[in-house]
Amino acid sequence: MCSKKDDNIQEIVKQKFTEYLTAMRYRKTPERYAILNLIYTDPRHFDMETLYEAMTKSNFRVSRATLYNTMQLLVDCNLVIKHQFGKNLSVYERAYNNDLHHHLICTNCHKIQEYKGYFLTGAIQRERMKRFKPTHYNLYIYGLCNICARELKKQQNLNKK
Amino acid sequence: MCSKKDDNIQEIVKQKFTEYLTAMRYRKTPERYAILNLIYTDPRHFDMETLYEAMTKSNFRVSRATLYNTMQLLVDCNLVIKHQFGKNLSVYERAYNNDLHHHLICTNCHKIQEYKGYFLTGAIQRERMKRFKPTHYNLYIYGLCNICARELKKQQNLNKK
DNA sequence: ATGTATGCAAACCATTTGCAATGAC
DNA sequence: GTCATTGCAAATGGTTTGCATACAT
Repeated sequence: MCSKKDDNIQEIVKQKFTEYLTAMRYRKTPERYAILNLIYTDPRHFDMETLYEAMTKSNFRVSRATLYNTMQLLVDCNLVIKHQFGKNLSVYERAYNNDLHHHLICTNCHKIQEYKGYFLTGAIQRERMKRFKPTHYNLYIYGLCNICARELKKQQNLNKK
Repeated sequence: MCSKKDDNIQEIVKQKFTEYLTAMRYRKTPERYAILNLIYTDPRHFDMETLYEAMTKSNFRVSRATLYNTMQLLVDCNLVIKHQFGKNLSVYERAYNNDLHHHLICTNCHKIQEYKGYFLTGAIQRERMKRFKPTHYNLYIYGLCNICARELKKQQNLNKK
């Protein structure tokens, strides 16, 4: 499942993490690298529970406390993006070498789709802000997915009768 | 503090809320209108605790359960936007007639600034998605505010020595 | 050796839920 | 009168914290 290119990414992010830990004088523990490694093996969005179970199944079990601690570090050094799409549940995804995409969130069924709008991406990246050094951004577009839009239209028609 | 224009907005959102409640066959309780009214009196971002205290101080005390219930309705009918900037605390703001703005979030001190990028706003609104009917969107730009950027640069220079 | 990081379990706290009482329809 | 909505208090559940132990430096 891991191509040569993916292996390279594993190495690159490991190195970036090392640089960060060194710069901040944090310790380079095997737990931290094991977590980073697992995250960059699976490309999907994930939440804490999923990650915790995946770590447990792998040969490297870590406590929830360590997971939260490490995720904070990874977010701080821009290797992981943390989303909160409502529901008080954090959803994470890789930040490095992740194809740029936005998120379409259905306000009715709460399903999340990824959306690649290259024109939009360019526009955002070209934007220059005073007094702020942007590193990354999240664009959440709320609305109705085609299924819910159809469903609600049907309902409204019934109400009119 | 409320200009004539603001009074108009109060009326308009009240009417929009009424339409929604009617369409959904929900009841038009005084609690719900009192909450909407307070939200459209104060233009700032706010969280539940702030709103709860503000309601308590006003002549209309409501329970937390009712607040949460009503906020959900207001979000559903696009009169209120719910943000989650991390920290497991929802932050709300008016949606109707609110000047379009994005949010700059400092990943170091977590301070939030508003940012108006008209070019960007236009680009997002012109975007057309297949199989999705967008109603509104949030653009969160993460990075370093000028204060933190300076601070961290100073720190890095010290580490190099 | 020193003190940071881990694991565990308890604490925290925003939000949700269950249920009796209220009041919109 | 009926049943959705409210208020209250207890429950929920993701996240954080305190502390003893382990281990990176």
